[in-house]
Amino acid sequence: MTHTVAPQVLHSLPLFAGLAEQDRDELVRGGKIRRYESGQNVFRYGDPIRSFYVICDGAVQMFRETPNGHEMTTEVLIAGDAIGETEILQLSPTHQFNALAIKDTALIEFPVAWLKDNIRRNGVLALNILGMLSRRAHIATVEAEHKATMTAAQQVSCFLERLCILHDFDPHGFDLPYSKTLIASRLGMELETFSRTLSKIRGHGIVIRGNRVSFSDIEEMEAFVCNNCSIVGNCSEHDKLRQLLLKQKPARHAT
Amino acid sequence: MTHTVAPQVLHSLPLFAGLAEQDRDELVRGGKIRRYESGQNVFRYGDPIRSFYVICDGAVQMFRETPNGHEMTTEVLIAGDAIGETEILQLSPTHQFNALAIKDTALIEFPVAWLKDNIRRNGVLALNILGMLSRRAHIATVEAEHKATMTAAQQVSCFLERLCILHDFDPHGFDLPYSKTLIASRLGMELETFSRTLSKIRGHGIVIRGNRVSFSDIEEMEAFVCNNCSIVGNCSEHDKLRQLLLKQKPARHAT
DNA sequence: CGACACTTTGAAGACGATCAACGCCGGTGG
DNA sequence: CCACCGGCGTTGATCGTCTTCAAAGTGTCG
Repeated sequence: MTHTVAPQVLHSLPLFAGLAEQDRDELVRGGKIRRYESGQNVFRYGDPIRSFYVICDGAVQMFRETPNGHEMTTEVLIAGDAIGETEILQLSPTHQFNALAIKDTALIEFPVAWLKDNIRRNGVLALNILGMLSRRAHIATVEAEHKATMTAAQQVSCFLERLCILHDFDPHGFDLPYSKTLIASRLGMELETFSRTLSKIRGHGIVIRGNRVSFSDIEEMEAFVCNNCSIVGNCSEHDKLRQLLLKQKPARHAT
Repeated sequence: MTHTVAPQVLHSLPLFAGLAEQDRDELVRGGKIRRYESGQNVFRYGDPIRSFYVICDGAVQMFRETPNGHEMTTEVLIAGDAIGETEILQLSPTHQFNALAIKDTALIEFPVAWLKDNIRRNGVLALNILGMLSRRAHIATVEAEHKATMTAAQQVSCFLERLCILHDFDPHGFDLPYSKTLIASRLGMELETFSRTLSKIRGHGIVIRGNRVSFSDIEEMEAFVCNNCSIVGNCSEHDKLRQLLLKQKPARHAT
């Protein structure tokens, strides 16, 4: 296992978008590459907040545990995502989440104080972080709303759609990138509910067998998911999905 | 109705915290004071995004409507809060929410492009916005979690607690600042559920009659609310509430 | 007084959580 | 090579909670 990460990976991080080459390189020099094996903790609930991280490769589960032993996943982060954006500028001196690598993962780590300094100095960096944060806030809001207005089946469909787009999978057929247990936890529902739901959405343009997902009828799916989603035209997910469907070669329906 | 806002109000806005006096004054000069009567829209879903606002006085409801006529309130903003932080840095050229003044309200309005310029130039301003945004993201995450793990009664209790602290009310007794209909919508539950819930939490240290709320037994309440909240020690709300209870004169129990 | 908005209460139904049992698979050890 | 185990997922039955529909109560303001 090497301790380097390909430069082009670093250079394409959203955090550094639009930065002059030399600024970017200087920032990169301020960070340290860290590697975690699947199952290792990046940090735990209650640990002091020292660093800000960006994922170069892999996936990290952010979660909390309730006193009654329940585990709630707030986020599954992948390459390009930042860890701790929401924490570094808050009062709390300790982490409010557990961060657990669920695949072999490479991060780049920056000291919090160093980062704040650079935000103050570098307006482009500030706007990049602002953009990432505002995107996260927006998503969180929409999901809270979905949880209040949608049935489990609609939430699952909506999630699968976004999953497909986010990971740039082929909508004709892709494998779930995480365990169903994790996805259920991410969606704030019980594994049993999730499992049952998968059969229910079959009649709405989504086919799931084992870990294999494929979207068979976007019209149907859209009608089903969006019928009480408030973000009317905006559910841009559907448009993107449509584009993906067209882009991919018609796929030789691997029956 | 005057079109000015007291300078000390402007100067104490979180947005301008920590800024040099002259920087702050220059920023204030870049904004325009706007006044809205209760019931007026600041903007509507689908309107083009042109401005960023900070509330100087009053209250603004942010909400969306689902195709089936359901109204979902994502936020009720008060003095010091910003409107549109989550939108100005996103791709969408149009507002994703309705913003409605629910009291007579004064805002200060800044053009988006102007604001971005200033963020780029002024590191302290950038950090202020970053802080506000990260706070919002954090709250959104926690609330999503609450919606998944708490009963309606716990959510209502938790909400009333935060309401009291946020508005700096006397925990021994205060009036709800908005209609129950609005609060229910804000909590993502039906008015009927909310109404019924109010009687249920009576046995847990919270007394409600009409619009009057008072916290009678913090220990009991804390035990009830937090028993499956994952933010174990952190529910700093309880500590703050305790402090408020001590600070206020023992209150002549206005029976 | 009457109109209207807001809230409460009741009864029925839908949905998800919970508890329990079972099937499936990969790994370990005899 | 087979037996056993543990992690993971499915399925079934039951229960509690929230929503929904319906009706009645409360308050304010003309």
